[in-house]
Amino acid sequence: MDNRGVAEVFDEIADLLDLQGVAFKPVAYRRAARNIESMEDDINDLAARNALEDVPGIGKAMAKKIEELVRTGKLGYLDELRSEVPKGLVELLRVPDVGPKTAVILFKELGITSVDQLKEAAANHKLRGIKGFGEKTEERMLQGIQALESKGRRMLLGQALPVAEEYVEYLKRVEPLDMVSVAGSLRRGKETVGDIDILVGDDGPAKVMDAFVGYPAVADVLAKGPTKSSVRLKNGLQVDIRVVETKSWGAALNYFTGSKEHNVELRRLGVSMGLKLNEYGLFQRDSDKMVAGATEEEVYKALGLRYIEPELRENSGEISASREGRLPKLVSADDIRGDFHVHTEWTDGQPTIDAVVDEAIARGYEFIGITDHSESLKFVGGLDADRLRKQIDAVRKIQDRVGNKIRILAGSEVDIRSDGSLDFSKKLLDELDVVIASVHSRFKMEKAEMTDRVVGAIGSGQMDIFGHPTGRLIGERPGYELDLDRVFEAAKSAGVCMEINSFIDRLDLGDINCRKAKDAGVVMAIGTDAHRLEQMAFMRYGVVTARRGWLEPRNVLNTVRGKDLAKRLRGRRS
DNA sequence: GCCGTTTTCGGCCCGACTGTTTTCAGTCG
Repeated sequence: MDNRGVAEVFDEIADLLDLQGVAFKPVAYRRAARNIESMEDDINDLAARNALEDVPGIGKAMAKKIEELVRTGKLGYLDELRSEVPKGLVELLRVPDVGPKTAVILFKELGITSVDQLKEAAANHKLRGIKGFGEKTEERMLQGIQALESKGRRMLLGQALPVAEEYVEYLKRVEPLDMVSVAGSLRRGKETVGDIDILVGDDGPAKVMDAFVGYPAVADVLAKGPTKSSVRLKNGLQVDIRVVETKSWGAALNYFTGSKEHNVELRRLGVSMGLKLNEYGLFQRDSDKMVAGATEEEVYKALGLRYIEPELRENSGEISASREGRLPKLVSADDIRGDFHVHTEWTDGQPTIDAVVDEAIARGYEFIGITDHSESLKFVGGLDADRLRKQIDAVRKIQDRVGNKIRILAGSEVDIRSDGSLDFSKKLLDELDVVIASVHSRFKMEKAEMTDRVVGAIGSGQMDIFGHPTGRLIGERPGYELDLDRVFEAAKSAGVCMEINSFIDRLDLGDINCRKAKDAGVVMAIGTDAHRLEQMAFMRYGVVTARRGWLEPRNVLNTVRGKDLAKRLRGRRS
């Protein structure tokens, strides 16, 4: 059983305990689940090393349960709990506005044990007979079930962020606001988000709420108060807004950026210092005197911490790193001098090479990689050796046209064949300025075989960058089976980079694997994989992913000056 | 069930909104 599996078991235990009305234990199990899910170590290794209790939130009792889980794949305690709670009540908790108390009442009063039964009971007005339930409650539950059925999944960062930014622009246009920012998981740059959070800091009369619920894309108003409102957009996305006074801006931005786990740790830290942290500020616990709150920086400082960038706020070691002055100096958009991975009309891209180069110049880049597909990828018109030679010539001509305004890298996204060989001859590959090699076929190979295939390609000395290393598509398909530790080791010794493919449904490597690669001494190369000009803007998602992976400029090849690139690329293959 | 700048026992993060209440419990983030 993997980390995810253990976390799921603990989450179910927490739900079952909640339904039994047990206090505190559910929180403990959920906390442990989050830590297990997000930590880098494999739970099986920890169990084998007897090191489970080193994980925060795991003590003797949980360690024992985990040992049983990894040894047998089952847990007696879970089976016991399941037998004590009517089957189906856990499922009911997934309905918004149905918590443990409500679920138990629904069962006791009406024998409801499934979402379908709840839907039917609410539709037939059976709920209003229960004490404390009324017409509105029936409506809300029906709405909640509908949202559950239609929404289902989270939205990609690259889809939600533009929606959020447009919303913010609208608010600024309609109401003069002192401060406004996107918050929540969107500000942290998580690869998918469940909702959009917007924070407003304003000392004037709170007219912004009317503007907020009056946005044309709003389908439903879920809640509306003077300081807090929620809507659901026509595309199904929920948007929450909070309004605070400007003196509380920093505390509120911190609070609503999360993550929840990060915030809980900060508040615990505050408690230990005799302070109370909430969305209005940091206060002395006894006197209620405000200690900080106007900016995030002063809140962290008053807690004895250095400022922690939003992308790091996952309670995965950033708080202790901050206290000890070990935070990374994260790579930023300003450090990026070019894009390694763009497709053109020569294969399945839309723009001409000229258009890509002009766009790159407009973006202030010092280099741009032209990397179309190779021969094996026939269904997208992959280039054969002849056409690639022609494309190299075309690139050199355009280089003459633009002079020293930008360095154009003639390149290829070349296929890694099943046997680990590359799609072009060594001689041809040596003519290229940059070679990205990727897996596009036979995804279902055994892990060892796939790893041999990739490690073989990396060791060939003919590639610079391993493209979209895991092959996953977010929400669509998991990656192929691959031993990344072995891949990183091979990449380090061969001087090959891992790509951070910035296409919005890839983000591959993802944040956690970026951090692992960095720790393994591997350099990352960000590429947008753009097939249209506007997709070159996906660079921001690659940078955010790098930041979430704790990467510094020196861990990212895109920060190297255009004129120094040749050494870093060709030098690697010599 | 976990944990210790208040602690090996006794706490455990904090506040807004809603609905159906006549003072608040439940849910959510």
